[in-house]
Amino acid sequence: MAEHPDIDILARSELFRGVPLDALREVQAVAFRKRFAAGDTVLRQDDTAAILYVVVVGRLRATQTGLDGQQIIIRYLGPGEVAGYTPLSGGDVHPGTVVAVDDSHLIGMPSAALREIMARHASIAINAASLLGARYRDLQVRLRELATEKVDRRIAHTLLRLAQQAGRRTARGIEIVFPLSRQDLAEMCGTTLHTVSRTLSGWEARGIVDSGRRRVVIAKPDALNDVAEEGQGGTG
Amino acid sequence: MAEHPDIDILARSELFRGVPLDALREVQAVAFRKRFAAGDTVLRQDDTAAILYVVVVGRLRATQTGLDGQQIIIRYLGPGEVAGYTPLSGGDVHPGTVVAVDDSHLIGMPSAALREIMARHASIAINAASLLGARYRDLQVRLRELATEKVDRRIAHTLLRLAQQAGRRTARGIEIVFPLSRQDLAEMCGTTLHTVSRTLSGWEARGIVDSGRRRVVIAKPDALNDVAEEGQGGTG
DNA sequence: CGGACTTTTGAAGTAATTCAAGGGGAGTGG
DNA sequence: CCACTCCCCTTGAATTACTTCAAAAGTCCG
Repeated sequence: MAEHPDIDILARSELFRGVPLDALREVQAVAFRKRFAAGDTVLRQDDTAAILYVVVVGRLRATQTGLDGQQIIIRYLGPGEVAGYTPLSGGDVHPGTVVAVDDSHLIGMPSAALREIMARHASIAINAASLLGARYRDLQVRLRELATEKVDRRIAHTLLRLAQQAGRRTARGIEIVFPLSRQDLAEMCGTTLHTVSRTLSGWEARGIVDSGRRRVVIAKPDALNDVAEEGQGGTG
Repeated sequence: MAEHPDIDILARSELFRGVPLDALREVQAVAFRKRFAAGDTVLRQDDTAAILYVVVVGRLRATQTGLDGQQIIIRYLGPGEVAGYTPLSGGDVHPGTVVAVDDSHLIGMPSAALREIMARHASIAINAASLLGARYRDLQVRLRELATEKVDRRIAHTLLRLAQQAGRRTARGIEIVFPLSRQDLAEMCGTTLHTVSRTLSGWEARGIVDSGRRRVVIAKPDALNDVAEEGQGGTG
């Protein structure tokens, strides 16, 4: 009589939280596990969105690339989150690419089957709307920041968001738990790795952050918050 | 036996398209009409999201303002679109402000009632996910443009999008059907009204656009497209 | 210990902002 | 109908934040 262990995991994910058990069983019946190593591509921009994934463990990066090859990072995805949301919103091709930045375990399911189940279980569709709304709101804020703030504030905001989303308290401060290069940060803030490097160097000197090769620790979150809200003022 | 006329309008809106008639009747039963004059505020950032609106006629502008008063335009809304999507995604306060830019008729409905109906009719929730997904994809593209492209290309892309969304074919070219100032365009592109003015002046000289006080006509969409895709090259 | 990748820092260049002033249109009120 | 006023738009000049170009140093992995 024991349920499939994935049922439990799905029940805690953003897409299936609060969804009735019978619906979860239907989902589980069409779902499968898949592993990706750090660096593997999970899904590719402009490909048909045939599969939707739920992250079990690991960390993924969602990017979008323009015609001339310029890239930005849309967001990072962690456990419980959806990778490849397209089928939830009736789209047919992926608007971006998703790559694993750490070894990851995902639960996959065919788009068509999911949509069919969703049509019979409003709670899944409501969760989908909820998750997409949250991402939309998030991008609204980032768009405003990008349009109106100077780089150092944008970098500060970005780090604070990452800390909230994927930060681990340590003796040295809040550590971003996945590898994050200067280039990555630049692609999240709409700047260059050079500017990010210079900015972090400045904060390093003031003891606000403590960063190394693809690692960032926020030593003084409050000071970083000051930068985010008032520009580089308030050195103290 | 004749249905309420709003049923028909709702049935053609992005949120209620394809929704069964009994669900539409439930929606109509809690809905009401409301008019706004150009300049009126429909809903305010940080207010509780008590009402969701569907646009019947007119045009609205959705903006977001930061702590230091800096503002960007998230999007314009026209007939059939949702204003105040927050209740669809389980949020409680509006992430932005919506203002009428032309005299507008809206259909309003209480958030709580809508959510209750949505929980029983998956097709509404699916439409909600679909609409939010579309907006999210749109912002992803704009974020990338803002992060990676120079101003003239961004302005070109913005005008082309507006033309597609709210353009009317005329003898002089494609006219944006609602009042749109240099400042508005600047707030959509992440630049200043000065830069927009200079850029439009340049295009005016090349016969690409024909603009005046809060009016823009795209005389040569193909030429504008060239600017959007290749920078200011390809004068011809 | 070689080699690839990441980071740092300096110097030059520039796109776009900011500062500043003036001009034009539309609507209003006398 | 004309003049006044309020917006909105334009354009020049100065400034600057950031990029681009360039080179070197550090760090991890096999």
